[in-house]
Amino acid sequence: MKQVRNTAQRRLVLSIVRGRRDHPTADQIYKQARARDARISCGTVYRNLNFLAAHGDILRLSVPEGPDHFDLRTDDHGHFCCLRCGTVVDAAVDALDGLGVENFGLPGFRVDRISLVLSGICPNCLQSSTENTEVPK
Amino acid sequence: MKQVRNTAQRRLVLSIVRGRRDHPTADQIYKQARARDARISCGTVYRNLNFLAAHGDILRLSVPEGPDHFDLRTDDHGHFCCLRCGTVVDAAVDALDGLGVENFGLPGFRVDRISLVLSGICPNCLQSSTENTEVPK
DNA sequence: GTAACTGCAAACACTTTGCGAAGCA
DNA sequence: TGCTTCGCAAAGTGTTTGCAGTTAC
Repeated sequence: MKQVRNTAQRRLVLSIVRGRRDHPTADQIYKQARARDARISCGTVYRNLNFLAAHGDILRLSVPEGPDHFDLRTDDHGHFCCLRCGTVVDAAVDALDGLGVENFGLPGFRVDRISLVLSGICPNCLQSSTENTEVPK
Repeated sequence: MKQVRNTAQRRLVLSIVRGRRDHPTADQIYKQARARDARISCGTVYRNLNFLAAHGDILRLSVPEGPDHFDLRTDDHGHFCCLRCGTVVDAAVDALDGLGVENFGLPGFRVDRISLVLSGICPNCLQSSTENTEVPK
């Protein structure tokens, strides 16, 4: 069993994710970490984000375009990702309720995670471009 | 209106995706294309995959780890992605039935696409490593 | 004391893009 | 003929990693 160390950098990264209500990217977390500790490196931020996600302390979320986002909520819930500005917000959980593993026609598979990602345009972006109603490429 | 050209390369890429029952990555499609046309380039394959996806002829699918996959099916359905070998398979559609946009508590958002991705271990990988039942990092 | 961790920078995997040439409509 | 597309190669983006030095336990 590998012993785990509680370093200042790891505590900093976790507190940043926990202190936000949105879904920051690694780069946003890195920038915020630098503001508090001018010496912390990008690699360390990624290593700690991966560590925390692997230990179930935070959630790593891939979206169709752009970098991964991180979420302090680790329970099953959906996300919406704006294809124009990249913003990620939570979507109601209850849509996932009753979706058991057995509902997917996958006998013999071990399902560990369920990820529901909606994509489209957020209200902000809809408003700032009323003329364009096309789906962006 | 931009006129569209029906080039040999575009037809080749589309026929490759349509000719497969699995969910190939861009690289797999590129390799297969090279076997039929030794001069086709990687950039052209990507450009055509993007073009075809934007025109609704195929579907581009991002999975939690690794490169995007492409799917000849463009109707709403879920996917399972094996965290060990990367294989992607279809999951039953009916789990998504009745999931209307209004079910997600996102008033004011325009939802264009719904992506449901399950991840875990496929039967093949489960069998080839009975000893290891951990979730891979 | 020692193994886990860090900072740094270089490498990595995947994808996009600028450019001049080629070829479809 | 004109404008879309191609091949090529280089650049871009996001993330991981090797190494030597540091630090928590």
